Amino acid sequence: MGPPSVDFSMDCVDLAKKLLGQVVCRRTQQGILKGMVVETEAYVGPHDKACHSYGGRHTARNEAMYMKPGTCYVYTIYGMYQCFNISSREDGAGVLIRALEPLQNIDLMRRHRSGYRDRYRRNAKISAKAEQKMRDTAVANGPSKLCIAMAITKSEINKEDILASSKIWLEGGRDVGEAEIAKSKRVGINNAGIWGEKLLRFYIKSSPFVSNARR
DNA sequence: CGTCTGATTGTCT
DNA sequence: GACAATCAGACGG
Repeated sequence: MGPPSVDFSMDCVDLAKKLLGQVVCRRTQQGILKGMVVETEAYVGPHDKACHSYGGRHTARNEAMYMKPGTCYVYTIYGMYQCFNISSREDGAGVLIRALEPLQNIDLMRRHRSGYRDRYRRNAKISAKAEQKMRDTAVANGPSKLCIAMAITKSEINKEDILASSKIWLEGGRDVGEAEIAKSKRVGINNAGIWGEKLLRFYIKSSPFVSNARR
């Protein structure tokens, strides 16, 4: 695909914006999955109350955010979901990938999603509306949905170097100009005071593949 | 559209 | 023991 990759020497906020338009690639036994980043959030470091490194905490969970820029940080949330981040230059900082536009092996992504549903939501009735969305924009339009779709798990991907891994890497997509980028508050941040108000969520305005965050 | 709720478990804010 | 960077369905307007 396009030019090599993102420059990981830039700071967290710039990285969050620069990752928009880049293509995340994931090699699995069944094939290579690809999706373009359309939504990110910056977690800028230990001074950021919403960040898992807040207060300088350096625990087993968030270790990846203290590793080399470009290290994958995957953590479990709400018991049943995972989220995927890439560490940035600053100690304890990273960019949460919140949504992808599926590009390659989309059917395999859908199979991952429905397999997960079978396991964790066996009793749920699946509406026709949801089925239809799974066919188009709702395959990877959320931080945990994209992990399921792309087979990004803590056990396989946490602490992988995205600049050197054969399991996960970035390819150049298209250049997203500042004018195309919308900003908002980060999603799901409740007890972080002023840090919950900052506009550290970035997404491609025109993309139908961004998450359904209401805000 | 909105607000609410159940599902599920690793982590320690 | 309480909470959490989520998700999808249910229900009310």
